[in-house]
Amino acid sequence: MSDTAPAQPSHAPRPRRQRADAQRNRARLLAEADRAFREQGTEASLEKIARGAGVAIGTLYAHFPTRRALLSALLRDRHDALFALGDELLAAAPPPPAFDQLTRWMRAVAEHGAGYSGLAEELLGSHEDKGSELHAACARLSAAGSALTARAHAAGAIRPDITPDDVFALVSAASWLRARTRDETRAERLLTVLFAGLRP
Amino acid sequence: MSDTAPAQPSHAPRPRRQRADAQRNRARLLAEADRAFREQGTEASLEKIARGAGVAIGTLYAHFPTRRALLSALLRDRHDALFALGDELLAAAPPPPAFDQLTRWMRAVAEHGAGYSGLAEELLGSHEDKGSELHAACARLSAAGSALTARAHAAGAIRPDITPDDVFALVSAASWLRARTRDETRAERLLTVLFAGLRP
DNA sequence: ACCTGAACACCGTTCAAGT
DNA sequence: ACCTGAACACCGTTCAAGT
Repeated sequence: MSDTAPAQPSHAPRPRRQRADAQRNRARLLAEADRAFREQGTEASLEKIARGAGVAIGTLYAHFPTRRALLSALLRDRHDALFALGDELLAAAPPPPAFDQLTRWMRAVAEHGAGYSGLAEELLGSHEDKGSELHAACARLSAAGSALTARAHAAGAIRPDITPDDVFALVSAASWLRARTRDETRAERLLTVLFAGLRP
Repeated sequence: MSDTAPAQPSHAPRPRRQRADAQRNRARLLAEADRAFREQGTEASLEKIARGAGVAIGTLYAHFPTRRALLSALLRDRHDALFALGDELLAAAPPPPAFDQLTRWMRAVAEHGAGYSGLAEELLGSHEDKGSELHAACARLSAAGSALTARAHAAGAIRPDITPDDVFALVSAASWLRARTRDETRAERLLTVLFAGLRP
């Protein structure tokens, strides 16, 4: 996972000043939610998260009106890192082979989507649902994927019938599978197989 | 989906005689569960299923002590059909090309696993968990897949590093994706891509 | 400006009482 | 032999009352 500084975070920036206690509560909620989501997936109990963060359930809802809003806040930095990686890949000169570029991108997004069980589902769903808090992030991930897919097509590196949405769907499936494969060697092999099928 | 008669159902047969009302309740519960699982996935509310079947919640639990037991009963016939397909493919003479045979099997299992959202997860999990009510079925599906994988290896039709567990995992991922792809043409293309990656 | 926690609706699961 | 539904524990979500 790249730790390059996000090129241009480009989200609506969050309100600048909060009371100190509010800021602390928010941070605690995020930390506890990350723990819970990693251990139990994105459907983890919100009440337990609030309890674990030492606040009342109403405080959780005050900060994050929906489960997706909480998830979205949690993913913000990681999405920024992915956007930066996308920019980097697209700007690279001389460009590496188009197939490698595309699969490097797909691999990075797949690893991201495997971070919490349930996340792959959320990303694939939010990609199609314009109303989702995660839609903007998915659209931007998808845009980078589209550009890399177009390059791969131009180089004749992938099957001509593959669409950018296919690529997004495959990455989601890869995320789902990656999240459920404990053996790292096997996970690696499975991703390779998944992506190899894109070849003409 | 093949409608060949199951070769040898081989499950422990369910108790022969039930009171007429019990038999009717069981059938109603299964029908209602199928409806609910198809519409809301395998996590659908059991209380609603009982209500929809016109029985009290205790009756549902009396017939099916766990959610998995209910799911397992629901899948029994479809699993028998798949076992029969496996036997058929393995017995075919002259055998069709090993790769086609394997992917025909994978496709059939993937379609099956896409029947309910949440089922792919259940199958992959039960494959590893010997205590699951679904383990026996998964093991038998996996055995057929193993035999077809071995044939494909013997013919040099797939990458040498692929294991039977890899095949099961890929089928699960295919199921997951298939269940979330409404466009049939696209679903077809995605399965083709997923399976094409097995080639050497 | 933010936090608390009671209140409501809903569900999973068990089990004593019925027929 | 089977069914019922109350009982308990738990969770999501809202909102009036507090500081």
